Amino acid sequence: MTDTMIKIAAGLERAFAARGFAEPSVEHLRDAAGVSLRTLYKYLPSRADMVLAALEHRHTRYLARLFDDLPEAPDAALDALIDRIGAWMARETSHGCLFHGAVAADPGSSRLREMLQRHKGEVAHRAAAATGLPGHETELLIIMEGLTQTWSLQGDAVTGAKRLAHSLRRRDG
Amino acid sequence: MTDTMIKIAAGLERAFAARGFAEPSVEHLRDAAGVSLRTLYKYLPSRADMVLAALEHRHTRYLARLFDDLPEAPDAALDALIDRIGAWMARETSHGCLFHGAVAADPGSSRLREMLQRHKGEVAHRAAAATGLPGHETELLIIMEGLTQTWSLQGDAVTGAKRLAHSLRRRDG
DNA sequence: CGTCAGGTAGAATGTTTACTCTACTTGCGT
DNA sequence: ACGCAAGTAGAGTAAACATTCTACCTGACG
Repeated sequence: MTDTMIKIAAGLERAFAARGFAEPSVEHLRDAAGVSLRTLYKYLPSRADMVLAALEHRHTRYLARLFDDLPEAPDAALDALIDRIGAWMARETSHGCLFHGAVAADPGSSRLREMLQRHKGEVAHRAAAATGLPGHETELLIIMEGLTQTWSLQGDAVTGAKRLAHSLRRRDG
Repeated sequence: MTDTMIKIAAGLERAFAARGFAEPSVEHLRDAAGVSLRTLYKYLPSRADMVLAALEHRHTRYLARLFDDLPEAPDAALDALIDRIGAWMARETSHGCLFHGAVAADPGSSRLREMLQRHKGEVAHRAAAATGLPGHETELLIIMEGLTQTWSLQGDAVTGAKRLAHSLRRRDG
């Protein structure tokens, strides 16, 4: 039951991350999910639902990967966070954020937009808490988003992001 | 000749910006371009070419909008640049960067990726030059990208970006 | 006046796609 | 042993879409 759902969501996430949101047909999504067409539609009655499920799965995976077992010391947490984003980009998506990609592919969907808002909101909130920088949510989000978008374009994006992030602690907030 | 081409490219840019890259059919693109199907295909023999042409048009428009008549004083230029990005977001695209969106919609296209690279490279280069911050291309790009992605999510993204940008000038590069 | 480049309108074609339906299988609790 | 919940395999359907083709218009120039 929930087992099958997780398997489906994980497969869909992989498929959309690898080939974008426009290209993969439902038949290809079925192969990626490792399940029959019937079952796929039983859990997710439309292609749009498949996109949502993939993003939901990625959301929890992303949060876990960034925030689980982060160092307690604020400065160390900040560095670790940025390193982890770099590692995530290297392993999972060389090209940009999947949530923004989904919204860009279908800007008309309000469900997608709500999902994006919720995802980024939670990331920003937890980043500010973990690094001891409340009141700097916006700047932190700018740096994280900037790093994500820039990673594949500039080799030294991670060190640039760290420099920016540490400047937040030198009083002027 | 070139006149028609510009009209087509402008229309296509508008269409893709408003409705994303997946949804609009070629018939809809024809309407947006204000030209017959025949003529559209004469100038741009495939839908992929239409995407490329739209991005090319946006590229020149974006550069002009950000960098034309920028103040000469570095600090004023920096503020103006960030304000202009905010204004661009307000007027042109509430949701993210069109180039990243195009790549996300079709990650397999190397032509799109080259276009993205070229676009961002030129933006970063000109930003560093105009603000008197050579050696900070990467950090500037992170801030600009971060602002672009964050603009619709956090109300105070522009002031956050300014704070980050000015921290670049306080020696530590 | 004729012609030719460059345009319009829109029908036709063939493929692709999301989604549905039919028929069959398998493991588990009682 | 039975029945049922949950799955597989894959053919069928109706619409949408990218691309091509036919036929016609228009205005500037020699």
